[in-house]
Amino acid sequence: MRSRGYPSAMEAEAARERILAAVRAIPRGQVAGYGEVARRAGLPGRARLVARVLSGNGDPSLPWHRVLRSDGRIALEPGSAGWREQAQRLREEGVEVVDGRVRRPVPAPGTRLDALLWGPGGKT
DNA sequence: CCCGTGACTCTAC
DNA sequence: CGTAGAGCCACGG
Repeated sequence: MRSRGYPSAMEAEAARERILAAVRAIPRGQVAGYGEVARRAGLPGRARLVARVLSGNGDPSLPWHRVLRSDGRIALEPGSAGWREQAQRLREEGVEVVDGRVRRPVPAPGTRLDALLWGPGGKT
């Protein structure tokens, strides 16, 4: 089976768990991009899968709000309930959010150690 | 099996 | 800093 390199349901489940673990590993007051989470979960290039997992998580204890787009922008539809909730949750953690986007430049795939500055907008 | 859809990302203009 | 296009992966109809 796997004629197309198709992931078994078991593998998909494992991948999902790793993604959730990577999200839970994001420290309070800090944020990470979908691609970043995917890579930390050992699933490079699966940013979209991360989004899919988060969309159907259902775990209130999961810090899904710490996951943003590569631009530092909230992925959800601007103005939507989820969008507002994410922004509010981030602010509660001390993350500066302006117009639905985090006040910290984008790490970008080509950046250097600057990516590590993706921490709380405290001091750098 | 083909096709459309999506909490994505990158490059170009 | 804005939009547009192409690439990408997983999934439901």
